[in-house]
Amino acid sequence: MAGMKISAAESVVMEALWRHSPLTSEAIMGEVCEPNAWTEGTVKVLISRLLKKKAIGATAEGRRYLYSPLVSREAYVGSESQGLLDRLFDGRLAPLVAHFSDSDKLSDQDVADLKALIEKIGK
Amino acid sequence: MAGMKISAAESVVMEALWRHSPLTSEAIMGEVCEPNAWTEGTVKVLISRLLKKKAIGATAEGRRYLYSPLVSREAYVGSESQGLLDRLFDGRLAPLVAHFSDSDKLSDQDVADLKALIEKIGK
DNA sequence: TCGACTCGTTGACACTTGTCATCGATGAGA
DNA sequence: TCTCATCGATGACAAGTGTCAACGAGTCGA
Repeated sequence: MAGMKISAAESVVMEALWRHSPLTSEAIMGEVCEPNAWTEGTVKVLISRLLKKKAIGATAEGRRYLYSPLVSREAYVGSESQGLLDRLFDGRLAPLVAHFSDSDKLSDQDVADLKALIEKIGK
Repeated sequence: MAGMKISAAESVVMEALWRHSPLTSEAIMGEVCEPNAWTEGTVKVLISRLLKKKAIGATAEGRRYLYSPLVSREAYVGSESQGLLDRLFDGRLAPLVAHFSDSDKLSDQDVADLKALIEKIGK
């Protein structure tokens, strides 16, 4: 039960709730329908699937519900990132960074950010 | 058609071919069956789905086939990594590294590797 | 009170994925 | 040549996903 996976479409709803919560379903739809060309029906199903997965919770407010994340973005981002690292880079971070540098995907800003970050970590 | 996705199970077969190719289906099975508790039938289907997706190619060798990757590991790793970065870190690398450092997932070795790497990039 | 609207629940459907067994052709040994 | 083993192709099935419409219960204005 620990491995309840949040799918791609579901994660769009999660992002809306991580940005701001709690939200009504109406508010969620306001944030995700247009950008994704989804109808209300689609979002309703995503919400109920997330409820079933215990990724979000609901509290009654009048005759509707207010939804909030039960899974933190930190936890989600952490497991996704760790998963990628484990699958593709032997669990280590440096090879991932090397990959981006090798393929010229790093802007000067990125390099500066990384440099500052490493300095801070190395302390 | 450019977005033909390689699934998790399929990527296990790809990894075998990236390690060494070309390989017969027998050799592929030798590499992936036991570690994943897969039967031959499972691997056969993974191979034919990868063929249909044009992720691998086959050349006849006698009455069997020799399979080779048509998609490079570099390209695969690149799109997977970029996808994660875009979805979760606004496309930037530093926040990802910061995430790992914030959650104490970096070993001394990792930090040293990163330091050396950044130094080299910064030139 | 009655009808209209709203919101969540359900059913539905096509497609992908993971998993495995069976079929049919073909080549090799007896 | 006849039979058997082998290999790839195909069929199958449950679960998950993306997508949407229809239903049913409750509520609010008239």
